[in-house]
Order: sequence, then C-alpha cells, then structure tokens
Amino acid sequence: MGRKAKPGSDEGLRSIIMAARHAFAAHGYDGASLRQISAEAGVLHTAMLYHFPTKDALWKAVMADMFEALEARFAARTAAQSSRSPRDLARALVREFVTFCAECPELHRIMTSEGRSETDRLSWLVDTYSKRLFQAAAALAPAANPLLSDPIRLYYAIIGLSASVFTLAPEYRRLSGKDPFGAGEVAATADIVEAIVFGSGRGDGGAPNDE
Amino acid sequence: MGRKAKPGSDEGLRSIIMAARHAFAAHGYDGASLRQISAEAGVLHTAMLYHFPTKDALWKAVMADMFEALEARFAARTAAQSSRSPRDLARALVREFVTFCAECPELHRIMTSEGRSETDRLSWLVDTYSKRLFQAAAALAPAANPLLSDPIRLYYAIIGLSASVFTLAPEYRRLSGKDPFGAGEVAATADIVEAIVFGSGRGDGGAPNDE
DNA sequence: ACCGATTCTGACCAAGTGGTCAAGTTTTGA
DNA sequence: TCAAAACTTGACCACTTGGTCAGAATCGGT
Repeated sequence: MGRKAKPGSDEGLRSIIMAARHAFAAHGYDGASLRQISAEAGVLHTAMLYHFPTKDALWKAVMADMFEALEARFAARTAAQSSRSPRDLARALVREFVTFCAECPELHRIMTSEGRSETDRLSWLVDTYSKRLFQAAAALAPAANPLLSDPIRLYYAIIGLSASVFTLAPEYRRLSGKDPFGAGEVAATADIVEAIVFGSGRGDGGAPNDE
Repeated sequence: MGRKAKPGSDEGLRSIIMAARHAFAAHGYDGASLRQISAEAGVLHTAMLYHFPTKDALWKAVMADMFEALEARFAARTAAQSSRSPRDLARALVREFVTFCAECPELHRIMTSEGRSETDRLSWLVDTYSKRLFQAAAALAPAANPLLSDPIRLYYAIIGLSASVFTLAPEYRRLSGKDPFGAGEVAATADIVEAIVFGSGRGDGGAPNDE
C-alpha cells in the first residue's frame, strides 16, 4: 500500500519513538521486543525496521530524542535567566532538571538500565551525552553545598535525589499513597533537591546564597 | 547420574542464586534467560527448573536472599549499638545501608528494574520487603534533617543518595576515573549520605546531634 | 540388598526473537 | 506523464525463550 505519513514529517516516526521509549524503559533493552513496540505504535514490525534498520538504531533514536529535549530545556532556561545571578541560574537549572525527570521518567529509567554494565550502548551514551551533562552539573559546583564540591558527587546527588521518586513511582505510590507526578509533589521534590544541593534559605550547611 | 550436591545443603543452589542475581540485575527480569543463568551456574537449565519450578520462583528466591541479608545486617548493627544513643544508631544504620549497597549493588539494580511498572512482582516486593524497609527508614525521621521529615522523602533520599553511585558504577567510572567500590569511595559516600541526612557536625541545617 | 524419595538428564514443544527479502503500492519531482 | 524514490507488506529464517515430560541415576533408611 505504500506510505501513510509524509516523508520528512514524522507523524508515524514519533509514535514509534514514543512506543519504543516506553518499552525500553519498562522492559530494558533485551526485554523490549520490536514486535511489541511496533504493535503499540500501530505499525508492522518490518515497516519499523525500514525506518530504524536495527534495534540498536531505534534505541539510539529514542535516547537522542530524550537527551535533546533535556538539553533544549536547559538552553531555554539559561537564555531566559541570563540576566540573573549565576546562583539563581544554578537553582533554576536544578529545578528544571527535576521537572524534566517528572515529565520524562523514561530517561533515568533507561539510564539505570544501561548504566549498570559495560556495553557498547553505555559507551555511546557516555560519550554522546553523559559527559556533557556531567560538565553542566560540574559548572554548578561553585554554588553548591560544600559537601558536594566534588563534581562527580554533585552529579550523582542531583540525579539520585531528583530521579528516584519518579523512576520508582509505582513503589512510591504504594508506600506513600501519593502520586509523585502530582504538581504539588513535583514542586516539593524540587524544593528538597534545591535545598539539599544549594542550602535552604540562609545560614545552614549549604553554600552561602544571596537571595 | 543423579544428584551431585547434598539434599539439604545448598552448594549448587547458592551458585544458582548468585548467577540469577547477576543476570536479573544486568538484564532485568524479561531479559535474563534461564539457560544463561544455568550455564553460568554450571547446571542444566532443567535441573535448575527442578529446584525453582518457574522463573518467578527463582526470582523470588534471589530477592529473599538479598533482603534477608540486608535485614540481618540491620539487626546485627542494632544489637551491637543498643547501648548508644538513638541518633548514633540512626547514623550507624545509614552507613550500614551504604556499605550494603556497595557490597550488593544488585539489590537496588533489581529494585529499579521492578519498581517502575505495576506488576505482580512489584506487589510482592512491596508487601514482603519494601514496607518493612520503609518503616525502618521512617523510624529514623526524628533524628533526620528537617527537610526530610516526611518519611517517604527520607526513604527515597537515602536510597537515591546511597545507591546511585553503585548502581551506575560503570558510568561513574567513566566520568570520574574512580572506582565507586573502592574502600575510600564507599566511606566518602557514607560520609555524604550521613551528612546530608543527619547534618554534618553541629550547627548546620540538619537536626541537632549530640556527638 | 532393596525400596522409595530425591535429584538429574536430554529430547521435545509452542511461542516469540531480531532480521532479511522480494514484491508490492504510493508519492514526489521533472 | 512517467520513472525513480519512499514506503509497506507478508512470507520466511535461524535461533532463543520458558516450560514439560519420561526416564534414569543416586541417595538415605531399613
């Protein structure tokens, strides 16, 4: 029958990427199946293999899509706050990260799936995205709690604090009865991460701040 | 040919559980294969299915083994520190948790694999172990940083801060050049978690402490 | 020595895996 | 109008998956 979507315009491609994102996040790389993904996207699995010739290529497209969205958010926030002080920008960026973790919990879910064994996919992830993200986090170090002055500690503290409640959302719901994705909960998470990373208000263990 | 190991004594059973632990942690439940696991354990996959009649049963045995080890560590630490103040005990328990995360990174790896979708396995995990662990964490709340006075926040802060560097060890190594499992790094992780959760020294944002 | 329970083996099964391929059907640009 | 490019289809491949089953080997107890 031929194509249903326009060549350049994504339409179907986006639904494939979204379905793949959910599948990889839910079942891991090995556990996600191309047929499952294509069914969820409403496409034959062979049609999908035309656009993404291997599972690996599909996976990379999913990761690129998410990381680029994250970086776009950072860039927009940086542009919007360019007139404010570096400390305010740092706080805003961390809050932006928490918000993104809530909107796209799949990113960290897949990162924790992949970040645990030495695979080619991990190499690709680190070289292509993690290093840049890490450098962005390291740039916040001067404004951060002295406990987290080592950039690698800062990086994993931010990630660990921000992502865990969203990544483990079903467990969080069962234990607390609350939905971590609710607006109030997301803001509360951002408050906690911000307070721990930069210090809450003035005069506590965190770095001095100038509000 | 018949049996090779004694009936009651584990021997072979432990090697199966260990192999399964690694496989589930590395590839997730769906991605781990019984044949892979049994090969690593040096056993026919059908022999394994005799001891653990389904994949699910094997998985539960793996989880029980890890959680019971963790609870035993907590019990031992509690007994050893029974004469100290509650605050000292709380700090000791958190450090014990960090140590355990370093020795058994598979626990949190599997928890993050399972904690992300509503499955029967998650229900079982939460009912059987997570609730107890959560209550243990909640008991630390009075001694903790006021930012983490909500037990659910305390629970996920401890987990997120303690586990992420070990769960994502390969990424950590590539970004920092250091091995998170090295003795110095584990202690440094424990220091950071303790300081954030309970406050470092006296007079900062954390709860007052009495050392 | 023998029996029954325990433990192990290998052949087997239906279903699903990632991926290929030739043959189609559209769409686009000239 | 027409050919080339973009796209879709379904049959097919070798392989792996979780699991079953009948039989055989080995053990402890008597």
